[in-house]
Formats: sequence, structure tokens, C-alpha cells
Amino acid sequence: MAIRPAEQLIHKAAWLYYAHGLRQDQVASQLKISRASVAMYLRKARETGIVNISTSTQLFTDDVLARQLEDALKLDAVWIAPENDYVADPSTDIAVLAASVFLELVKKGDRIGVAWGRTVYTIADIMSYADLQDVTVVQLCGNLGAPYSYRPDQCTMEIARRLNAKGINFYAPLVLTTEELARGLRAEPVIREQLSSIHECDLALYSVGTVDADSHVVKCGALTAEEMGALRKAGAAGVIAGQIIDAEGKALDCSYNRRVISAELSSLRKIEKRLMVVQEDSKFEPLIAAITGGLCTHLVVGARMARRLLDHAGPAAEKAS
Amino acid sequence: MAIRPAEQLIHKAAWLYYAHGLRQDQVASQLKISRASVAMYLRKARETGIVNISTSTQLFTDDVLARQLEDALKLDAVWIAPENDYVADPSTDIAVLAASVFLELVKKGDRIGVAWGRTVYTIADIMSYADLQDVTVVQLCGNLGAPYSYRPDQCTMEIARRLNAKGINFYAPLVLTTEELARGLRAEPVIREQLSSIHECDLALYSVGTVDADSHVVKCGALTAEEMGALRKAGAAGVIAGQIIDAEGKALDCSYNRRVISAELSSLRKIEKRLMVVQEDSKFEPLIAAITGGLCTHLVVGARMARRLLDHAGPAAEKAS
DNA sequence: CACGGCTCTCGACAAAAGTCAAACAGACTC
DNA sequence: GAGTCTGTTTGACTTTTGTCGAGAGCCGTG
Repeated sequence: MAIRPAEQLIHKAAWLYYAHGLRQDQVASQLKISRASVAMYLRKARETGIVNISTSTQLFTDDVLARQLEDALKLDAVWIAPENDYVADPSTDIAVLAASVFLELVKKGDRIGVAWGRTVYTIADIMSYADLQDVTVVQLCGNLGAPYSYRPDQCTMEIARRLNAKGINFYAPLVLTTEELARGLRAEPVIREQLSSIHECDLALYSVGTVDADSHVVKCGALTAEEMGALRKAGAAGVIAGQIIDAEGKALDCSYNRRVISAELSSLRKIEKRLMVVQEDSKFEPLIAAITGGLCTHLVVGARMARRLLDHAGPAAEKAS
Repeated sequence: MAIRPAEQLIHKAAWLYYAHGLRQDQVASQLKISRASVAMYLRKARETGIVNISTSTQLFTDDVLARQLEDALKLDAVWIAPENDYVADPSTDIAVLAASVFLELVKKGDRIGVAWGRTVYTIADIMSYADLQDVTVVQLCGNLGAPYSYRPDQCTMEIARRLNAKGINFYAPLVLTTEELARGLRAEPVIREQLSSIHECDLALYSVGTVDADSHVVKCGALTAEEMGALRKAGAAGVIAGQIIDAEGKALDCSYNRRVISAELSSLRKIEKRLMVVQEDSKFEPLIAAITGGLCTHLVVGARMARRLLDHAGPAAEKAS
């Protein structure tokens, strides 16, 4: 397959069509090919990120609510997806917004840490393609062996593919059976190096998980529902990158956390931009915990959740002032 | 006119169409308006920069020639527009390319210095709209009083308008009749401040002018053809932001330069990214002078000019190594 | 309160873009 | 050297989008 001429043609077609504003038939005659081919090239150009079509996410930050939340929660930026409005599925809207925001935050040369979960995978799945140079996407936590559809490595690789970036996977299980084994594995040079380089990321993308029987970590088998119940009694408030956090956003002192291979929360906090995306209303408490723990600087939520957060933070803020 | 709801609708339409990928009729039914209105909103969204369509300029840097030039001339980046190829007017192609490159180089929060001339105005004119926040566009040199079509303030304002940025004009003439008056004016706090803040720019956009009777500065009446002839004999090699430079790219020691109100070359050199765009083949010597003087880090030229530059620099580079 | 002048909106038509099956061209295998 | 497989190109067709003039709503003004 002659890859070069094809690539060139795609670039030229995209250039003439999008930058010069020619029509497809004009491009076709310039390039001496059929218009149908031009249409195909243009589709490829869009799919591979040679052309970038992005909408301003301004609309969602212009919102007064977003500004109030930024102040109340001391966050760098908040985006709020309108809910029960004109879009069929509100949670899709949040993911679409999150994908746009994410793409807006990524810069050339960045190193990006990606966690996992349904939310992250949904974002990856609808994210448009881009052609960022020198971007590296790293996995923030260990893997699940099971054939589970939102596996950490899948999330990482899919996002890397979309950005035309390098994806670095984490070849270790998320959770091990004994603390000793986990300690040993963390000490392995390969793993050690990867874990210690996480704080060098410029941007992190994650969501937060609940700590009930429906929790992601339970459904994927990392914990049983009973174990989760016990952890909950012990103060578990949420899940970040596979780790259990308490209401203060600190790693819970428990056997499970000691058996997990994942980025340390302190490393995560060193990442400049921490983009947290929450789709479900049920994640209110976990989200509060994550924010309290400083695990989030940029936030994408739905309107209902935003109002709840403000109701929660508002009184506290008033008290403080 | 209710400006708010209209703006909101444009945003929503753009969002549903470009981010969610709905069809226009679907957007129309969601928003409960006619499809024709949706089409109109989308056009407005594109025209105001609410949506951004940008093509990768990769194609033009991938060129071997561009790489060779970068090395030979010690430039940060070079883009080469293919000439006598498939596009009708090669100089338009250079301007289109320059506009894309320019938009790619601009970041949020940047301060941009803009000079003037036909090239700069052409670029401004075909540049697509963008919605950058907190961008400031400043004029690099004084103004022409005459109703001339590529006036410095017009260049600045047009680019500011396209970027949805703040434009800061320079309310002083480009050239005065006496050196004394120029000194006095430069000492004025308003002017002084503006001149001294130029080195804080993150990006500069300019071209270079010739020093013959056809020169821009002659045509707009800043200099007579005779004066220009004399300056040429005295070593003038090009014009940058209204100032005459010699073959070394230094400001020529002459009365004219002392009567000009413009950014000092040393300030220009402090700007991190100096994007120089040259359309005409006749500007070879002036361009060499500008590059020699370190007034250019990013360059956009046509293929013919690129080859001439390489022929010129190539032997010298070989001699050096 | 009727009158231009203004913009916004809509329906209908024309133009442009997307899609598909079939033909085709290379590369590789046997 | 024929056969197969994969990926590209094309013409014909369908769907989607752009545009234009007519009409509707909305102000300030006389």
C-alpha cells in the first residue's frame, strides 16, 4: 500500500476544502480525482484529526452557577451541562462536554494521566480525533484481568488513539490478594518508575466511584459487596483510580488500599490540571470527598449536581466569610 | 433586539450540531425552530469563532525543504507553501497558510504584536474567526494619517476582531517631520508605556518591506522615492515595522529612523515567537537582512523563496561546518 | 395608533455533500 | 502466472445543507 501519496492527498484535500474554502468538486478537479474520493478523504481527515472542529465550551462556563461553584469550591474551572433540557440523555451530554473540555485542556507535549471507569470510557468513546504531537497518555492505575469493557488499559489506549498520542500501559493488576505481593510488585523497577513518574503529568482525567454494592470496583470483582459494606462502615466515601478514599479525600487505611497498585493520591495532587467528570447524581458524597481531598481542579458535572454542590458548599462558605 | 437569547441559541445549535453530531433537522426540532434558522445560526457560529475549524499545518512542515531551512537559518519553525501547483494564486496560498499558522501559535492569554503592510492585512482578511479569551493585540508601530487601506491600526483592529480579542492601538503618527518632535512624542507617558510594553508580547506578526521606489513606506508617503534611493545607498536593506534596517538587520543610523515612532528592534527580539510572512519573491534581500538580525523565529514563505534562501544559506552553512 | 424600518423566521428550491455497490489496482501467496 | 485479498476509485443515487425572498413580529416615531 502506498501510504505516502494517500496521506498527502488527504492533507491537500483538507487544506483546500477547509482552509481555502473550496467546494468538494473544485477540490476534486484541482486534485484530478473524483468528488466521491474527496468526500472520503475529508471524512478521513476529520477522523484522524487532520482537521479539528471544536466548539467553544464558553456557554457552559458563562453560567452564573459555574462561577459560583468555582468560588465556593475553590476550583480553577467548572463546566455545567444543562439537564432535562433539550438533549435526550443528560449523562451523554456531560460526557460530550467533558470530551470537549478535555481536548481544550490538552496541549502539545503534554503528559496525561487517565484513570478508568464507565465515565472515562464513555468520554474516550465519543471524543473527537485530534492530531496532537508528542502527547503521552499514561495509565494511572493497575489493570483488571477480567474481560471487562471499561478496563483501565482500554481507557488509556482509546484516548491515546484518539489523540494520536503514545499510550503507556500499566502492566500490573489493580488489586492483589496479599499486601506483601503488592509491596513487592510496587518495588519492581518497571512499576516503580511508572508510579513515580505520574506526578509529572500535566493533566489528569478521572471520575470518582461510589462505595455501595453497585460500585464499579465491586462489579468488576475487585471487592465483594460485603467487603465494600465493611469499608463503608470504616469510613469509605469514594473511589479514585481504584483506591478507596474517606470523607476527607485521604486514602483510607485499609487492607484493600494496601493491596492496590495505583497512583498515590499525593502524586495525583501534584498534577497541575485534575479534570474530574461526574455523570451520576448518586456520586454526590464521593465527589465531595474528592474535592475536599484536593483531587480536582477542573470539574464537569450536570446542572442538578451543580446545584447540590452549591447548596452544600454555600452555607459553609457564608460561615467562613 | 434581544441579544441574549439569540446568542444562547447560536451556542446551543453549534453545540448540538458540532459536538453531538446531530443533523440540522434534529437540532431544529430539539430547539423548536426551523431548519433554515439552524443553518443560519451555524453560519454565525462559524463566523464568530464559536466553532473552530482548523487544519493541521503539518503538511507544510513535513517538507524536507522546511527542515533544511530550519537548520540552515537556525529558525524554530518554517512553513513552505507549495507554488505553481494546484492553487490559482500562490501568494494567497501563503497568506492562507500564514493565517493558519498564526492561529495555531496563538494561545489564550497571549499578547500579540502586529505590524502592518499588505501581507499582514491580507492575512487578517482571510483569517478565520476564533474565540480566544484574554488575548490582546497591540500595534507595533505608529499610524499613517492618510486614508490608506493597510493602515497599522486597521491591521491590528481587524486581527483583534477576528480573534475576539482586545485591540490596543497606537495613537501616534508613524513618522514625524523632525527628530525633536519624535523624541518628544516618544517621551510622552502614553506612548512611552506602550513602546516599553512591547517586549512583553508572546507573539509578533509581521512581514518585511523592500527599499525600492515600490516600497510600501514610499507608496504611503512616509518617504519619497528619492529619499529611499539615498537610504538605499546608505545601506538600507529592508523595512520592519516602519523602520529601515541594514543588511545585518540592525536599525540604520539615519534621520528617518530617528523620526519614526515604532517598536525598538531590541524589543522585538525579546518577543518569544516572531512570525514573519513573506509573499513576494522580490523581498529576498530584505528577508535575509531580517533573519540575520534575529527578527524572525517562525517563517512562512513560498517554495521558490524557500529554495533561494537555502541556496543562499546552504554554502555558508557548509563553510561553517 | 398607524407607519416605515428593522431584524428574525420560515418554506421551498437549488446546490452540495454523503453513501453504496461495483469495478479496479496492487501486493502477496501458492 | 493465476488467484485471492485488501484497499482505492468511481458514477449514480440519496440525503443533507445553503440560500433566497416572502412574511411576521417588534420597536421608536410622527
